[in-house]
Amino acid sequence: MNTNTKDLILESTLKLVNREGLYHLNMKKLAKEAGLAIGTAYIYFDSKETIINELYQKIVRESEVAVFKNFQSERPLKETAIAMMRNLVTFFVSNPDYFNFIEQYGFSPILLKESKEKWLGIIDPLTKLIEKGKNKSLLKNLPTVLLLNLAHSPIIGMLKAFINNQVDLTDEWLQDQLFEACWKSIASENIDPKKG
Amino acid sequence: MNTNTKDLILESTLKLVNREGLYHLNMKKLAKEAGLAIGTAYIYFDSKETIINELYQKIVRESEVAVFKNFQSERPLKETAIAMMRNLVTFFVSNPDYFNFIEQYGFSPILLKESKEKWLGIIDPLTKLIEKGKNKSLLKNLPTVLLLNLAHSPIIGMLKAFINNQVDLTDEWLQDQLFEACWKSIASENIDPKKG
Amino acid sequence: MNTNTKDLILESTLKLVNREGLYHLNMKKLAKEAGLAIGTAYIYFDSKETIINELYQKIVRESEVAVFKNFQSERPLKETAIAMMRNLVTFFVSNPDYFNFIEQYGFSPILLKESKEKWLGIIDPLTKLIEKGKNKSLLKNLPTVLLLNLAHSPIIGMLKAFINNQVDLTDEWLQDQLFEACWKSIASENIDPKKG
Amino acid sequence: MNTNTKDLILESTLKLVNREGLYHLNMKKLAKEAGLAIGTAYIYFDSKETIINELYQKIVRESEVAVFKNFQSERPLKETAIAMMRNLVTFFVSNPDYFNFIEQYGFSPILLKESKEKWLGIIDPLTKLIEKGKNKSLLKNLPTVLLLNLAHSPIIGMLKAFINNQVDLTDEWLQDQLFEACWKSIASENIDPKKG
DNA sequence: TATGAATGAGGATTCATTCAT
DNA sequence: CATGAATGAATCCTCATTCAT
Repeated sequence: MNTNTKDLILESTLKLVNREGLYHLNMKKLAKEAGLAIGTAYIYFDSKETIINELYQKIVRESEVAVFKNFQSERPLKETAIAMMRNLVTFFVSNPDYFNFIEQYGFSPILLKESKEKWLGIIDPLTKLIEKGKNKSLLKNLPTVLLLNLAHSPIIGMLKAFINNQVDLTDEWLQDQLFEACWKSIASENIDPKKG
Repeated sequence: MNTNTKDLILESTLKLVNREGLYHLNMKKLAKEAGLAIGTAYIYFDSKETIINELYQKIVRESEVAVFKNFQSERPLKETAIAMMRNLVTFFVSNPDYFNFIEQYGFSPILLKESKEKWLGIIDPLTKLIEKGKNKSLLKNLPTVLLLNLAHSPIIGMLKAFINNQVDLTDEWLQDQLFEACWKSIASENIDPKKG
Repeated sequence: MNTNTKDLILESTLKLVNREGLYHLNMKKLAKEAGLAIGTAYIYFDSKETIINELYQKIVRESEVAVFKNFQSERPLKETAIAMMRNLVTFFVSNPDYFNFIEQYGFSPILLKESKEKWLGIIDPLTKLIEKGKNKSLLKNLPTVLLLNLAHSPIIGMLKAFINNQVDLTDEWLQDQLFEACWKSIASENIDPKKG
Repeated sequence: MNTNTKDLILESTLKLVNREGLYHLNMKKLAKEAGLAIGTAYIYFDSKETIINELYQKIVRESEVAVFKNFQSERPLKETAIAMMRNLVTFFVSNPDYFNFIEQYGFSPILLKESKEKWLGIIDPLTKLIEKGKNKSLLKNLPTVLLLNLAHSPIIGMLKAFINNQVDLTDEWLQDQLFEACWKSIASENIDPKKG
């Protein structure tokens, strides 16, 4: 399955972080999980920190690709927004360990100052989309941070509930309700509901 | 300020976790911050873990008291809900270190299995409130988890943005917009907007 | 004998370096030699390197004091020079482990760039003394480095032979011959031999 | 330049030890410097230690050849002695990396007990020469070790100063002064200075 | 109660050496 | 012969906890 040792190490890290938590990750466990000697990890990575950071970057990269899949800016804003939401949920529902890792990484001691805000690569284009929507009066005239949170936080909250086995987010009807609710909470109210 | 040593230790813990992060908390720093010897902490607490857990419980207790302050179940649901939201925001905007601590605690190695979900004491009554509202058709007929997240997650998201200095959540107008939006996203649509 | 743990650690380091060599010094051995736990050394020193450096500085400080004991610049140069030589030899013959440590330290990886030349604190005033002697034509008109080496290197060489048990440098007659020879090799030849 | 891999490895070792120090020599660096794989070194040598020891022996062998070049025991002692000194200096001034290696080797963890005294191959014949000179009253009636050091140590000291860029020992006048001084410090004083 | 020196298990990292290709 | 990925013992250092004073 693994084409090379470097990927094997990253995959073992992901498994271990999901099973025992980032805090409990240590090189001995990692080596055992990967079926390697401790020293082997240091052939491919400079340090434990590097492993975690590379894994994070890999996950963020893949997440971004997934979220912006089939992105077409000329489509109606609602369609675009909901497509992105769906992409996000679909991706993390299929890869719950990615979601969990990102969450844990956000509170790991590695960052602290650099990227206090996770999801950066996703949040940034979203912010631009929202500002464009506000200019066209398609969205409520509220501060961008607020709109961003109204559209985004419930989805993150539902994903957390999903990885904690509190809800079945594979349910497409539930997803649709979620997306629709998120969209409605940011969409301008005088828009013709028939057109959306 | 402190009448007893136990509180002094808990307060010093809170300060340090906010300044340097839960990960970097150690007993030497804690003793120094409190102006005590390391051994003294062990007179009042069994372990470092106990300190953190007791602090967490203290914070949750205070948060709950604050959120349910002036709680009157006989008032209209919207009033009650928004009052709780306001209480929550007011409390954590005044005590950002409490919010930050709870966030960090959620990913600390202490839990992992026990209390995966933070905010427990607050979430539980909220869930009951929501279910009551659904029964009375005051709220949308959606799964409770979804309603909970729609009402709750944007507020948490905004509080995170606040402690990261990305938004001024002391602004009352902004708070009102936030609460109104959260309420609207869960409120039944056929309710007379004049009555709320 | 040891008034405090810090000195105990430094003394144990010295013993171990002399017995097994600086290269083979490790924290486990050091702790065992001192009768302490490994962690204890880190209460008093930041790192293994710090221990070695502090010991070096302590030794150099003591050596300098010993070499310049009873130093009186108004005495004839020969007397001064030979007194210093005697102080040096007396000190290191009584403290052969100090000599050995300094020798090893000079090739340890800790330096490399900083103080390639050991004995700095001793060499510097010596250089000045030599230059003064040259100005007064008491010494041969040769480059200072050469005079320095002629006066100094045989003594170092004899000390090395002594710590390798190749010669008994406690023998005062031998010391006198050494000092006289070193002095003669740098002293101006037209000086009245009766006056020295 | 290299006809065989074994020499290539020894030469690369020498370069690295001079550039970074014996302490920092490791097989990975050595392989890279030689343009070989790590494993290749183990085809030609049993261990890292073997490489260092073989290099040392090679250097000592070459040094001896150089020092005893044109050695003719029937010539006057002074001529012989100064010729050897000159050979020594000429050789190490042309091959400062050899000198540096020998110095570092003397404090490496490889020896410790075996060959505490470096320069063995050179020192031994020198000792015999000195004893012969003493018997013929050409040299001072002093212990051999002392004579050896008087004649030898300043030269070593000057070579050290040379590799530390503190003196230009390629200067032939300086060399002559050095040799003359070393000779004078061991030569019997009643020898007719005109004959040497 | 209060102290803080001492403990030592545990964790990250290095590197000489091996061996399958 | 040549390769270089893999190994794992050895090393430095940290830190929660204890205990004699």
